[in-house]
Parts: sequence; C-alpha cells; structure tokens
Amino acid sequence: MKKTKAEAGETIQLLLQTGKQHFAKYGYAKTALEDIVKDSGLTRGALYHHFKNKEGLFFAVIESIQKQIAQNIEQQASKSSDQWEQLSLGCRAFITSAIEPDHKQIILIDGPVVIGWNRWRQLDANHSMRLLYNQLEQMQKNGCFLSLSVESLTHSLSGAMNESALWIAEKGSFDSIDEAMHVLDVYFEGLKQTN
Amino acid sequence: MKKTKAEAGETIQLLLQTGKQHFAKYGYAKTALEDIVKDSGLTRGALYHHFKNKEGLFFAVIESIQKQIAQNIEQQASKSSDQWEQLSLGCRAFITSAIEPDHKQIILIDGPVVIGWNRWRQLDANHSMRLLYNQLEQMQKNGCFLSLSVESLTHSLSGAMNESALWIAEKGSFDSIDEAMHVLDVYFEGLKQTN
DNA sequence: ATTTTAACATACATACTGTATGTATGTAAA
DNA sequence: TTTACATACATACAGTATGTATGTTAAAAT
Repeated sequence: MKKTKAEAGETIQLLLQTGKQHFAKYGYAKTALEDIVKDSGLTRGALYHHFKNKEGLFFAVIESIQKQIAQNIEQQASKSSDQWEQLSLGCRAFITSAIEPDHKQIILIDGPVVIGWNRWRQLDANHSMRLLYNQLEQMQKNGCFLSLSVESLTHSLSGAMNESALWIAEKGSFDSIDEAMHVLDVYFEGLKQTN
Repeated sequence: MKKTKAEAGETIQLLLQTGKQHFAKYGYAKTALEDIVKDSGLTRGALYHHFKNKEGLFFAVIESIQKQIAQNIEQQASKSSDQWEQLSLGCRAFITSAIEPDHKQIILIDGPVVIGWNRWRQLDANHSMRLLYNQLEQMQKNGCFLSLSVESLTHSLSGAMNESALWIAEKGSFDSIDEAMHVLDVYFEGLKQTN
C-alpha cells in the first residue's frame, strides 16, 4: 500500500488541486475535508499525512495561487520601461488575476482571515504586495512622492485594489476593470505631483 | 421563570455585549457560544431564543458597531462646510473608529467574510460605506471628478481605508493615522484635478 | 535480507453548533 | 380571578466536523 515518492507527490498535487476547487467554491468555513478527500479518492489519513491540518492545506493552496499571481504581475509590468506605466500594468494584472473564479474567494476573502493578517503579509517574498512595495520603493528612490511613507502607500493601494477587485467580481462586467483602473490612475496623478 | 419585557431586553443587551467582547478578542471562528453564555451567566437556550444562530448574534453585534461608527463619521464630517474637508474628516473618523480594539477584528476582518460580501454592503442605509458614497455622489453633482464612476471610487477608497486601518492597528502607533491620511489626501489632490 | 520508515487507511476521541423538549412565569381575555 | 396561552429561558441530545492514535503495507535504507 505504500506508494513511491513520485506517486506521493501526485497525491499531494491532487489534494492541493481538489482543495483549491472546494475552497474556491464553498469558502474555507463551509469546506469539509471529508469532501475533499472523497473527491480525491483518498481518506483523511492521506490528507493529515501530507498536511498538518485544514489550515495547513489552505496555506499551501494560497501559496501556489500567490506565486501564480506574482508571476503574472511581473510579466505584465515588465512590458514597459516607464516606472509609472509599470505600476499601472502591475495593478491591472493583479486585479485581473485576483478576480478569476478560482482565486477570488481564496485570495480576496478568506485568505487574510484564515491564516491571520500577519502571516498573510509575510507569506513569501514574491507575494504580490511585496512586488508593489518594491516598485514603489524604487520609484521613491527615483525622487517620487518623497513625503509619503512607502509602507503606508503600499497598504493603501493594496486595499484599494482588493476591494475594487471584489466589486468587479461581483458585477461580473469586465468594463469595471477599466473603471477601477481609471480611479487608480487618478490617484497616480496625485502621486506624480507630490514630493 | 419568565422575565418581564424589560428584563428580557437586558438579557439581549448582555448577550450582545458579551458576544462583542468574545468576537473581538478571539475572532468569529474561534468564539464558542458556550463561552459567551457562560460569561453571561445564561445558557444556550437564552441565546437561541433571542438570536437565530451564531451568525445572527454576530450580525446583531455588527449592526450596533456600524451604527456607532456611522454616527461618529457624520459627527466629525459635519464640523466643516467644505466638501473636501468633510470627506477628509469623515475618512479620518472612520479609520479612528475602526481601529478601536473592540471594533477591529469584527469590522475589518471577520465582518465581510462571515455575513457575506453582499449582505455586508446592504447592511443598513447608515453603513459607513453608504455615507462615503453619498458624500462622493454629492460632490460629483457639484462637478467634481465627473469622468469617474462614483461606485468604483467608493469601493476603492473604502478598501484603501480598511487596509490602512488594519496596518495602523497592527503598528499600534497613532502617528500612522496621519501617514495614512496623508496618502488619502494625495489621492484627493488627484481627484481635484479630474473632471 | 532485514530493518526501518514513508504512505496511507481506519477507528475513534473531542468539540462545537443547532434542535427538541421541558418548565416556570408573565399577560390578557373570559 | 381563573383559564389559556405566549414568552423566556434551561437541559439534554443529535449531528457534524476536526484532529489524533493506531494499524497495515510496501518502498527505501542498511
């Protein structure tokens, strides 16, 4: 009954994938581990062997999504060499990634609540908020918005994007992305005139 | 054993208050109703008589906090007759109210997750986001930021304030409020130049 | 070849929510 | 003033979900 290492890896991936689907569809609280393992053709034993507990599985799911989103942001931002345009492109990429049905509930709603706000922020160095912070910090080094706290600005913009993304996802219309980005661009106009 | 109406009212208030304390301290998920009723010197029967379920009690707690915060916002905003200053004062009042230890966990973290994002928005007409929307709508009618969607702007600013408040609460320093407000004021500069 | 250990399955303990039922008391009408 | 009923709880229990302890089998390690 013991499987080979590669097979065990597949088991982990299966649990991650199935878990992601359930967490995305039902939310963390209403997701039953029993259903996840049943859908995976496994038992509670498998899950608790590979993950510490429900929160552990959720944490792992979040990590994989975060990596994907961060990759997306970097890819889009790198399409321009202008720092303000990079910022704008990165923000749009975040919103676009975040509202994907598989991501929305996990990233925008349950994530910070379940794993706690502190751990949420520390998640990993490639977390999307980190990318935002780095970009803003670089811009400040280049002389932009010198009077502002980059940390404060990061959280402010991050929050604006999170809530905007939720609103967009709710409306279901992709035009809303443009509206939200328009608002952000207006903020950026204010930032450009700050020193 | 049946108590008079007034006494029953006190029971409700007691449950609300004790519930608020537990929800604020431990978060919704880790709060046990058993502990609430024990702390109140009551039993599950009393709680389930006056409230539909755990979520019902939480909802009632949220409502009372929302009312308090909204009242605070209106009071502060009314101190000026300049619409931009009203906006700024209202925002500061929201942040200041939201970071109070008794409010933070309930309003900023668990609220939207537990009762669902839709019901969260619809909560009541005096909900703080509604006040923000009304203020922005009025300003737009006066010719401000005509090219922007007020709805989009509302969510964007609301999200910025929520996340900023969480960050401020985390740091524990009241100077952070000024930093966050400084960022908001920079946004407002951008808004002022938009039509 | 033998030992060890990883990868599960199964059974069970625990905890918490919600419900069903019982009881005592206030209240209003006959 | 007594009867009928509703209200305000208490208590006991059922249902469900998490997490843990233990057993089993086969792959690795020695």
